[in-house]
Parts: sequence; C-alpha cells; structure tokens
Amino acid sequence: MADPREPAPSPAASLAEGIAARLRDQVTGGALVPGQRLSEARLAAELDISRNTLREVFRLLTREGILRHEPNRGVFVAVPSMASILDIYRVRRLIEVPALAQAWPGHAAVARMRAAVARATELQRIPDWRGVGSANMEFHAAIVALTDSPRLIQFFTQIIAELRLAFGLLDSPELLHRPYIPRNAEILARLEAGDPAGAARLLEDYLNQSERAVLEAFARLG
Amino acid sequence: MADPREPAPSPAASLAEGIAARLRDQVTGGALVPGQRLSEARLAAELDISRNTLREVFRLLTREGILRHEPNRGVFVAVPSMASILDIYRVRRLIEVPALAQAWPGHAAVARMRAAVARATELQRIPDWRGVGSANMEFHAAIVALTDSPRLIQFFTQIIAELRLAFGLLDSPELLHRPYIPRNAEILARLEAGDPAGAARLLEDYLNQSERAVLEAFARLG
DNA sequence: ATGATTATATTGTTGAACAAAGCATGATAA
DNA sequence: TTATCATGCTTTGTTCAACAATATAATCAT
Repeated sequence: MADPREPAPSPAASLAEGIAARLRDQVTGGALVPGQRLSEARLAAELDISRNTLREVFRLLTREGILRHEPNRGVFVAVPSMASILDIYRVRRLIEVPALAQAWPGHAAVARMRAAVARATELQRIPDWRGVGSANMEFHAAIVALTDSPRLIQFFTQIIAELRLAFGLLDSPELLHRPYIPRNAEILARLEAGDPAGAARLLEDYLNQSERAVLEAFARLG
Repeated sequence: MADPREPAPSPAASLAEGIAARLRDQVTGGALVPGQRLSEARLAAELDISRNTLREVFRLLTREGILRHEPNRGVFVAVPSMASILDIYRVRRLIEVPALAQAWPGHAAVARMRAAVARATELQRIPDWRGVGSANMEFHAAIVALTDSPRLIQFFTQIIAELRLAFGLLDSPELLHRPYIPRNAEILARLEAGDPAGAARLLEDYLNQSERAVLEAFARLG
C-alpha cells in the first residue's frame, strides 16, 4: 500500500523528477516566494535527498524557467517581470490561435477542453480560484494539444508553468480567473459547432483581455 | 597559453556546459552516430570528468532534444524520424514566417542575417557544405531573433540543434544546403527593401521546399 | 530450441571530501 | 570618518567511492 500522505499523482520515473514535481507545485502554489534563494544543503536535508540529486532537480526546473541559476551564487525562485509576462502572452498568441484555427472538432483533445471547462465550473462553486486557474490553463494546454506537435506541446507546458508562477505572485485570483470560465466555454462551443476560425477569433480576444488584466494586477504590486 | 587543439570558443561558464558544447558538436558533426549508446562510465573516463558531472551534461543535452534518456537503460544519441522532421518544419513555419512578417527592417538582427548570407557564400567556394548548412541555420536563427522574444529564441535554438542532428544523418549535404544560399539572399533583400510581407512569402516557399528535400533525402536512407 | 533462473554490468542515489568562488567582517590607511 | 584591502567563513562546483535497483547476458533444465 502506498502512503496516503503522499498521493504520488505521477509515477515519477526517477526520484529527481518526482521531487521536481513537488518543488514545482510549491513554487506555483506560492509556498516558495519569487526571488527566494534555495540553499542546496538546507533543501537537500529538508527533502531528505542528496545534494547531487537536488542539483539534478535544479537543472530540470531551471530549464523550465521557474528557477534561475547564477553561477557560484546559487539558485533562486524566478521573479516574473513585466517583460516576461509580455513575452509569455506573445508566445501564447502565436501558438494558441493558429492551433485552434486549424483544429479538427473531432480531435481527442477537445474532450480535454470539455473536461477542463467542467472542472473550472465545479471549482468555481467551492470557490477555489487557484484551482480554477489550473483548470483554465489545462484548457489552453489542450488547445495546443490539438496540433499533435510534441515540440509545441512541451514548449507550451513550460510557458504555462512560468505563467502560473506569475499568477502566484498576484493577488485577487478571483478577478484573474473567474471571468474566463464562460469565455473558455464559448470558445469550446464555437469549435464544437464546427467553426474553428470563429473560435480562434474569440481566443484572440481572450488572450488580449487576459494579458491586460494580468499586467494591471502586476502594476498594482509596484 | 591555451592548448590550440582545444580552441574553447565559448568561455563555458561551468564545466558541464563546456563539455555539453563539445558533445553537441560531436553529435551534430557526425562523430557520434544517432542511436548510439553513451556509457556513463566510459564517456566520463574518456572526457576526464566525473560521472556526476557527465550526468548534468546528459540532462542538458536531453532537454535540447539531441540525446534521449531511457530510465535505467542509459542515454542514446537521438534518432531523427520522419515524424520529428515533419514536426520541426511545422514549428519552423509557425515561428519564422510571422517573425519575418512583423519585422522592422532596421532591427539589429538584420545584420546577423546579412553576415550569415556572406559566410555561406564564402564557405560555398571552399566548398564546405556542412559549414554552409550552419550558416544557413544561423540565418534562420537571426530571423527568429527579429522578434526579441527570449522564449522563442531559446526554443528555436533547440529546434535548430535537432535539425542539425537530422542533417548529419543524411548524405548529399551539397544538395541540402547549396540551393538555399540564393534564397536566403533573396529573403534578406526583400526585407531590406522594406517588404517584410513579401519576404515572409518567400520564406514560406523556402521552408516548404527545404522540407520536401529533407524528407526525400531521408526516404532515400530507407 | 525455448523458457526460466542465475550472474553480470550499468544506471540511480548517496555521503563525504576538497577546491574555488562569493560574502562578511574587521583592520589599515588616507 | 570613509574607503580600501586583507582575512576568514559560507556556499557552490566537482570528484570519488560505495551500494541499491534495474536491465542485459549467460546458464541451465526441459
């Protein structure tokens, strides 16, 4: 029997990847503050792994963009900047819009989109806004999955992780996530109605508005 | 004085990154055959580094897509497949064409494009077709640099590394690289003439034809 | 020859050790 | 007092040796 305290949602092929997943959640969940330094010795002891293994974890998360590595100084939780948010939304527009425009409404990923909308709607009632945010992200990851392009899918996964890091920094999660549930539902409906081009137009609006909201929330932080 | 046999072109912030650069060249240069297994112990001894450091190198190159890691089995030089080539060209179209279309002809990266064309033209006279290939890739990396998007630039760097791996697998490098020197020159001229849209159209043709040529060469291998 | 079982080699992970780089402290000189 | 430099401490970078876990190869029975 597995220890119920550690659900181990992913089989975690290697120990390093398992720890990486845990750390990733801690970062996107806000347990680790952006800019914070992660001491090798301390964290290794805390996680009960060796320094060498932790170093591998660091390499993984650094490549994902949620940690930053400064030679001979250590690793830090990445600090999202206005520039990075602009860049992220630019990449999102570039990838998501064509992905949706070329989509075949019968694609398997459409089911993922549907499930994501349903989950967001549920979590809204609790309410669990951070969860809603995750579900919304899953919706957009599914859009990229419509392309069947392994490289785009992997790249977008990183982008999403970075964006979640930025979200974690901001307050007012309700304002950031709630308005987009019906929008995602609309996009999905339009796609299922056999109008990918129309869905893509809606998506573009979505991204523009979301970007503006995020930047405003970011500006409020000073 | 540095050992002239090891030019160490990049300062190599860390030892691992330096070794990674060397290994990367060996792979894209064809010294290491796709599918070949890289033994940790043997390679570590050969490169005169520890197994742990070599492991870090492996992680770096695996993330770049030129090595493949199978748990508990080892790492192998990635084997380009027809599917991966299709995917790579799809990504190239998605990123490069809009990048060029939105370009400002006075951007600093235009100089890089110019330099790449010049270098390819020179190397053509030697002739050094592998070098011509590298220069052509540099041309397209410069196109992506027109976007000023750090994420796109980094992503595209990986894509290029993978494509070079595929090129290394194929024979007839002249056929694969020579026809594209004048095409790149044309694209550059059109951009400098203040017609980014026209340049983008040329680029799209370029990518379609290049993809076809690569796939044909790949099919000839069986 | 085929399938199961035992060796053997390789990877996964650890802990300790030392070198090298950065950081803090305090002494010295202007 | 302030600035500069020397010193020591802390942390990262890298190596080494060892053992556990897993896959590959070899052996043996049928």
